[in-house]
Amino acid sequence: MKTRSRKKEIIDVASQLFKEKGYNAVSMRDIAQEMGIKAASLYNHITGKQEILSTIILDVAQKFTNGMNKVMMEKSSSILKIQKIIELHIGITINYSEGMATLNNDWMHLNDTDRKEFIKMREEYEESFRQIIKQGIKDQEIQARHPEVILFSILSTLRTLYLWYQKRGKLDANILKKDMVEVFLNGIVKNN
Amino acid sequence: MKTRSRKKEIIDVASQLFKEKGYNAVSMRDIAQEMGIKAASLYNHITGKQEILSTIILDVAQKFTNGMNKVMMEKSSSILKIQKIIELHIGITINYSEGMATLNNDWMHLNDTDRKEFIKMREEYEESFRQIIKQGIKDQEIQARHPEVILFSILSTLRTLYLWYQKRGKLDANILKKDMVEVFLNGIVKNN
DNA sequence: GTCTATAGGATGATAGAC
DNA sequence: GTCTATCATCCTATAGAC
Repeated sequence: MKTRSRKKEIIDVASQLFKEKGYNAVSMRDIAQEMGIKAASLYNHITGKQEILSTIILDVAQKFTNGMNKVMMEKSSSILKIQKIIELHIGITINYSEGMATLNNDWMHLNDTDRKEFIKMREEYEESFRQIIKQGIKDQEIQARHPEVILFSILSTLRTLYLWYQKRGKLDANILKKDMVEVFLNGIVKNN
Repeated sequence: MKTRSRKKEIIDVASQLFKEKGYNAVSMRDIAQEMGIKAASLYNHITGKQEILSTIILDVAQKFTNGMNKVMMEKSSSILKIQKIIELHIGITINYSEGMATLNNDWMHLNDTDRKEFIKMREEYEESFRQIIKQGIKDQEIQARHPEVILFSILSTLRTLYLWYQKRGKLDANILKKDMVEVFLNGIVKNN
């Protein structure tokens, strides 16, 4: 296996610590100690703590943007698109759960420029999702309820999947996807 | 109107700031400044920053425990109990959204004793919810899917309601409850 | 690429005057 | 109950030796 670059190693170690304690509760000394070096040495590979945060969050945000763009270009039903989005979230959560945690909890600590960029990406993502739901209602695939409630219910679950996945981790991703799709599409009530 | 005690005022101001920036990004000086006094003066009313955090989180956690205990004692169907839980979350979110944010994001910064107490309360709360779902499946009110997926889907949405409520705030609580109950109970698909 | 040393500032908290 | 003054500690980041 090729050895990771030192910079990537910093990002990985920091992601793990940020997930556990949050950005502000983790010091450069903590990150360095976990790597077995001194804090000053970190600055040979990165410009500062802010760069670590930006890299973690914007990388994950970009994966969501790319995934959503792909879904939007498909010519499938709204229901199928929503299934693809659920799949997208499960995939990213499995592979980047630390980044997901940091994105959710510490985006407000990004510097001005990166925070604005992040918020823009998030808003566009949500707007795409909203359009899919509205189209589904229009096409009579989705029940005519307040689109915001549908959007929020699904998105809040998907966003915090990382909390759940680490606990019940070994559940197969395909089973998780299947059950979650069914809960959201068909609800939980029997005999309806 | 009766003037709030100085201590309660500190808790309220801190809640708001913790919600916006997180526990570790808010200094005693920030809290004091918001109140128009000096940081040193805070210590006449509280023992320290940790006490503020514990008070905020354990107060909200207690409300959830009390509410869940009430639901558990009812002799109603599982579906009706779940509706009551959704109602409980919406009520607490509306009245204590700052505390909900801090409970969600900063519980890991509680001191050892209070953190253990919080985790215990949370686990008992989740276990009660799990029992309701399992009973519902047994009674054939709820579809026989993995109870953990149902539990997590509903709970993750309810836990982050505060994020949504502040944005779309003016939506009436009763409409929100009605729509959310329908999304979870019957899903979003039309003609199923 | 890592180290030691240190600058420069913020932090939680205390002592004691008023 | 609030203030000023201050302590001891921690923080991010830099300079310069090796």
